[in-house]
Amino acid sequence: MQNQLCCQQCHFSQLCLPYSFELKEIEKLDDIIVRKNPYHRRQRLFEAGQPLHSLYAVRSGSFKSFILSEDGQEQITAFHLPGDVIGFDAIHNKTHPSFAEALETSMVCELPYSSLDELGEMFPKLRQQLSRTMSGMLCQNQEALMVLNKYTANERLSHFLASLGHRFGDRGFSPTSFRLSMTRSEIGNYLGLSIETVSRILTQLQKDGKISVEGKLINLLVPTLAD
Amino acid sequence: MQNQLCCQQCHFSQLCLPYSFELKEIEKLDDIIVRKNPYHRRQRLFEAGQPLHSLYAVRSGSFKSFILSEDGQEQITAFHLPGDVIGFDAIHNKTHPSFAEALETSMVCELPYSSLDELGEMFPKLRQQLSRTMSGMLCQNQEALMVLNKYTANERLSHFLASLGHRFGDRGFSPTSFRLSMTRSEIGNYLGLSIETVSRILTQLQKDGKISVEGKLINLLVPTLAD
DNA sequence: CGACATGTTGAGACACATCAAACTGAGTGG
DNA sequence: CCACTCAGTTTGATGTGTCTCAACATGTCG
Repeated sequence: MQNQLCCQQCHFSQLCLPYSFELKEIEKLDDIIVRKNPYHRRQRLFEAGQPLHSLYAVRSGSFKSFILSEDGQEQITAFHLPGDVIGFDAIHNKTHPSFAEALETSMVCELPYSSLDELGEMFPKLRQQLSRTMSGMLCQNQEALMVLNKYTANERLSHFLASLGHRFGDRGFSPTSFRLSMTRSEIGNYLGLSIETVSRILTQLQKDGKISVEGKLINLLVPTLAD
Repeated sequence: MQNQLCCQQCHFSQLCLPYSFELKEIEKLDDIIVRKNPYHRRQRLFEAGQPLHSLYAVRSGSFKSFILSEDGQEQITAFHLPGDVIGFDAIHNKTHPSFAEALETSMVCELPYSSLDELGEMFPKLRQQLSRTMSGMLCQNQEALMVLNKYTANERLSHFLASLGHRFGDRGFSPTSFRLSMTRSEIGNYLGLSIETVSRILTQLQKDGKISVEGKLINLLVPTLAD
C-alpha cells in the first residue's frame, strides 16, 4: 500500500509504532493497518466491556480515554494526540476496561491486535516498540500521580498546559499557541478540579501575564509556567 | 535448577511471570533467574537514573516504588507484594525513572532483561505474559487516578485497605487480617493525604466498627469498607 | 535506659468545592 | 435574518474537607 495514507507519508510516524523501523517493516505494518472513516465528536472507538479487537493510532484530531466508577461517574485518564496509540489497557483481560471518545473530528489507523501479535513474531523491533510504548505510558502515569498528589490547582493546570504545549511541539505544531479540543469540564475532570476552579485559574494565569486565553485558544507567554 | 527456590516451588508463581507456562518454559525461565540475598528495610533494588539491567520479582516481603520531583519530594507510586514484578517503567528509556526500596526484609528473583528478551524470542507465552502484566499495571494506574480525583480521604483509605486485603487474599494470606509493612507517612504519601489525616481516619474507621487497628496490625471487620 | 523515629490528637487556617446567577456562542427552526 | 435553545463558560458568595502547626504519646533499637 503506497498511498498517501501509509505510514511512510505520515508526519507522526516517528512518534508512533514505526519509530526506528526499516522500510520493509513499515510496509508490513502498513499491510495490516485498517484506515477508518473519520470519527466525529462524541463518537467512540470502543466502550468498556467490549472484547479487544484492535489498538488505534491517532492520525489526526484527538481523543479522550475514560473509565466509569461503579456509580457511573466518568474519570478521564488520558488525552490522545496524533501518533498516540490507544487501547493498551485492554491487553490484560482481552477486554477494554475504558472508553475512547473523539473530542473533535479525528482520523485513526486501526491495528488489529491479532495481526500485530503475529507480526511481532517476525519483527523484534515491533515487539520492542510495543514494550517501549507501554512502559512510557507507565512513566506518564507515575508523573500524573505526583501532579495530583503534590501540586496545587494552579500548578496542575500550569503543568497540564505546558505538557500539552510540549506534546504539540513534538508533533511539529506550535508549542506555545494551540487550541484546546477538550472542554473546561473535561480538563477539570482529568485534573481533579471543579470546572469553576479551572475557569478561575485560567483567567488568573492570564491576569498574571503567563498565558492568553480566548475561549479554546491558548497562548503560552512564558517559557515555563512554573512558580 | 530444581532446588527449593525454583519457580515451580514458589507459591506465587501463578501470580508472577510463569502464569500459564509449560514445565519446559518454567525451567528455561528458572535458568536465567538470579536469586539474590535478602534485602533489608530501606535497601534499594535500584535507583532512578540507573541503566536497566534487570526486572525484579518479589519473592517475599514488600517494596515501594517512588519517584522524586524536581525539588526532591518523594512520591510513592506503588507498593509491591510477592509475585509482583518491579521495573517495567525502565523499559522505555532503558533507564530506571523510579526507585524501588524494601519496606521490610524481603527476597527477590532478579530477571536480567536481556535474557528475558532473548527468551521471549522463543516463548510467545512469555512475551504475552509480559504484555499482560504491563497492561494490567496500566489498568491499576487508571483506577488509582480515579481514587485520587473522586474519593474523599476516608474513601481513599478504605479503598486502600480493602485493596491490600484483596491482594493478600490472592496470595493465600488472610484478606481481612494483615500487617502493614509501610508507615502511616508512606500511606499518606501514596494516597495524597497528610500523615495526621491517615491517623485520624484509621481511628475513626475503628470507632465505626469497620476495622480494628493495633499499630501496624489491621483487621477488616466488614466485607466491604464502602459507605 | 535514653534517644529518635513514628504515631496520635486537638485547634485553627486555607485551598478548593459547592451553590447560585449571569453571560457567551453555536446550532436550530421559523 | 432573527428569536430560541442549550451546552459551555465566567464570576461571586459561602461552606467544608483536609492541611498545617503544635503538643504529646508510643514504640523501637542501640
